[in-house]
Amino acid sequence: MSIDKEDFKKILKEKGLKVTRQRLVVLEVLAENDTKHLTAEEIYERVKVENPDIGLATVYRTVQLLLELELIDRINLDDGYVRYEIGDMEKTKHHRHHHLICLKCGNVMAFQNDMLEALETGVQSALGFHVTDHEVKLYGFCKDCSEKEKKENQEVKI
Amino acid sequence: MSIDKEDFKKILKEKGLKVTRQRLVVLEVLAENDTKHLTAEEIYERVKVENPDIGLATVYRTVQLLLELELIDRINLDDGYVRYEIGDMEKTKHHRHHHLICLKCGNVMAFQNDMLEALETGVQSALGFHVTDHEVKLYGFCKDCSEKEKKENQEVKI
DNA sequence: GTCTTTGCAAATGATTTGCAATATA
DNA sequence: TATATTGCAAATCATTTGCAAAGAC
Repeated sequence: MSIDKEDFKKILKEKGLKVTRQRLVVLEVLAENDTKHLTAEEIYERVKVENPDIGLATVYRTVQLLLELELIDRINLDDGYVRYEIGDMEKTKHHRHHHLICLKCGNVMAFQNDMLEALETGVQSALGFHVTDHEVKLYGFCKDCSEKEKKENQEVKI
Repeated sequence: MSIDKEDFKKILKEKGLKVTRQRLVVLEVLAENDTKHLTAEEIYERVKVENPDIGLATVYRTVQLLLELELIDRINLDDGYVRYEIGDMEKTKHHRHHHLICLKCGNVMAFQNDMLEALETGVQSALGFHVTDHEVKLYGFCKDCSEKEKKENQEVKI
């Protein structure tokens, strides 16, 4: 469950920040696309549909604000764009989910896994390094692309 | 064991590429700093000491070449710079090591761990996603910084 | 001598910033 | 009304690229 619009308004007010149309719309776009991983430009395009007057700089500033409020997460796929996704509230905070990135179709999927806790405990006791956050990216081929590739290879062999 | 200069020359020749002073020096700097994680600018500064005529663009082009030859790895710490480190030859190829990034002193340490193989197997069987590569970054506080912080907190309490 | 590589300066492109105009409280 | 926010255009800054000169083979 990602954040609710009314909760967002409340958070803004508590921090002495102003509730603006632009901030609400950016959050809404992020909430509507909770499985996608949008770049600032993509958020901008979607926001512009109903709000043609908004500026790209405002999208960047809002996204920055949402990051500071820990309402969204950022992912960097090293393709030249930073992507944003709405957070899963408290659950995400110290238990960030991981990403599967398909090298063929470019799709990004999220998944949860507890296996890293053991890794973090090991790092703590072996190296004295106190882990507070982690980022895991697994690159490869998604189910669809794996199957397509297999089929193509079979056809070649015939 | 990272790559040897003579092996590098051989690889270049095999690919029909030319052995230049610049390429050798960039590789040398990377080899000398195998525990550091240098940015292109940092490589440039070190290369310039003995080779004042080299251009930054050449460093970028060489680093790109070394990546394509899979002789070095890239790390992105999301601080605006891409960093490069010399690879551990074959071992690294399908068994990339992970990074511990200290949020206080900024140090980056590498470590190896086999735990992720189980994770990859799980992802394969549960989701049909075929993993070919991964990148794991653990953020937190290194041993020194953890201890310093503890000490500071004690002093405050006195 | 041919083809690749280099150095320089200019271009690129995502993100940030200064500032006057505008909206919020 | 006072303060925060916005939109625009210009600035920033890491990285890339065009091109003529230099280097490798």
